[in-house]
Amino acid sequence: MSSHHLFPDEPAETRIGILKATYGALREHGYADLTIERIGEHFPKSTSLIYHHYDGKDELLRDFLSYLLEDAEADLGIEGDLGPAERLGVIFDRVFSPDDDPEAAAFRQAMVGLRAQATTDPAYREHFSEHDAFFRDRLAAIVREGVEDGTFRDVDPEAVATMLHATITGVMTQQSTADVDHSTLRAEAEAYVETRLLADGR
Amino acid sequence: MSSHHLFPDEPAETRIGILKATYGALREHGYADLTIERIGEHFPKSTSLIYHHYDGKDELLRDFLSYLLEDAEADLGIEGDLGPAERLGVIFDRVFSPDDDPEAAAFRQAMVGLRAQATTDPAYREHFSEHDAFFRDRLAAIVREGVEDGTFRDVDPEAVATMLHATITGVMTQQSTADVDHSTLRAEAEAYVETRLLADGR
DNA sequence: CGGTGTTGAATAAATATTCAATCAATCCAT
DNA sequence: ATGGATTGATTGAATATTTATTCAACACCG
Repeated sequence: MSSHHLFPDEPAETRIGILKATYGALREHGYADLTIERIGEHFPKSTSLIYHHYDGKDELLRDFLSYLLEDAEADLGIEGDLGPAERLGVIFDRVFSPDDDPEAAAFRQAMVGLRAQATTDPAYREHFSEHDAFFRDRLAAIVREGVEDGTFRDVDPEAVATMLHATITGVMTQQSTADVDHSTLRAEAEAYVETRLLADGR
Repeated sequence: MSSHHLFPDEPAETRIGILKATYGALREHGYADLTIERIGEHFPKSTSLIYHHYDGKDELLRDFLSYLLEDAEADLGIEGDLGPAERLGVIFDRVFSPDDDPEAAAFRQAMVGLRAQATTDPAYREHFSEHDAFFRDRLAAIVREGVEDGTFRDVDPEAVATMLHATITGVMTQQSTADVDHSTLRAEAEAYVETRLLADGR
């Protein structure tokens, strides 16, 4: 029976609210100190309401991970119609964005915290393996395009993409866990592309 | 019970035992699910004994972090008297070591788990900032040597070292949190050194 | 009414920490 | 040397605290 939606407060709306609260609590306390109560503190309604929308903490966290990864993936592949090198540049700009962008900092922190879980939780590892493959494929497609149109050297797109992604992961990790000069990083990433990929540099 | 006339049972010995147990529990459960009881399960003596040697969980974990980072740093800078490129190769070999080396896997996992804490805990961030600086300086020294003796191009050693370190961090992270082909990574790291650093290509 | 969203208080379970008691080795006074 | 006091290590059980989860009751809207 199609029971119809009321407007009191869109059920989906509330679920999103809980996810946002999870994001906020994660940002403030980190994954290891993430508790339902702390999530509740970032949630305008009652803490116990969470259990009306989720079976428990585990399910909520699993949903949050999907939500975050989907969001991250949605932001990919919208670099416009630039050349391969420029498209990599756009991705770098987004990933190596300044520390003072709180949005980006929160995102990085969430990714780092959740990813660490993947060391012991097979479900998390599965999620991140998929996400990494997705990201890597995007990068590989760009590199392949560059190789095909002659902008790039004749490298193995998969290998370069794997490396690029590892580096991106490392930069994000460093940015959210240590004090590092990211402007240096951005410039070096550019230099990597120039020397390793661009054919005209030689 | 071969009780020689040693002191009760080497206090330092016991402390090391607790740290090793922490290592084991961390490997099995990850940082977020690390509890004193689980550490106790990896410790031959009573769980409550931990409180005789440490003020509490926090102090133990802080000590563990120092212990791990010191250990990591001790392993650095022993590449023998090779050329700069080869010394980087040795470091890569150690860092990108195969998944089937359980020692290395455990170490990476501990690092990833503890590092994630640095997103919210200032003391952890401080530790990792120091550690990263240490590692980066080693790398920079190698690169500088290469630049000075003409093996490498005239790059900025600090910038390259920062980038290298970010990449190393990323590779370690990926290896312990997702399924990735590490032989590809190792080869690409070598290619990076060749194209970005080695001068002989010109 | 009947169902869904919402709440605060209650309960259950996990976790950290303390403690009194025991043991074994060392020290010290005879 | 010998034995009793002293000290630190060790234990299991008890307690305190935190955290997850449940539940009965209420509000609202169809």
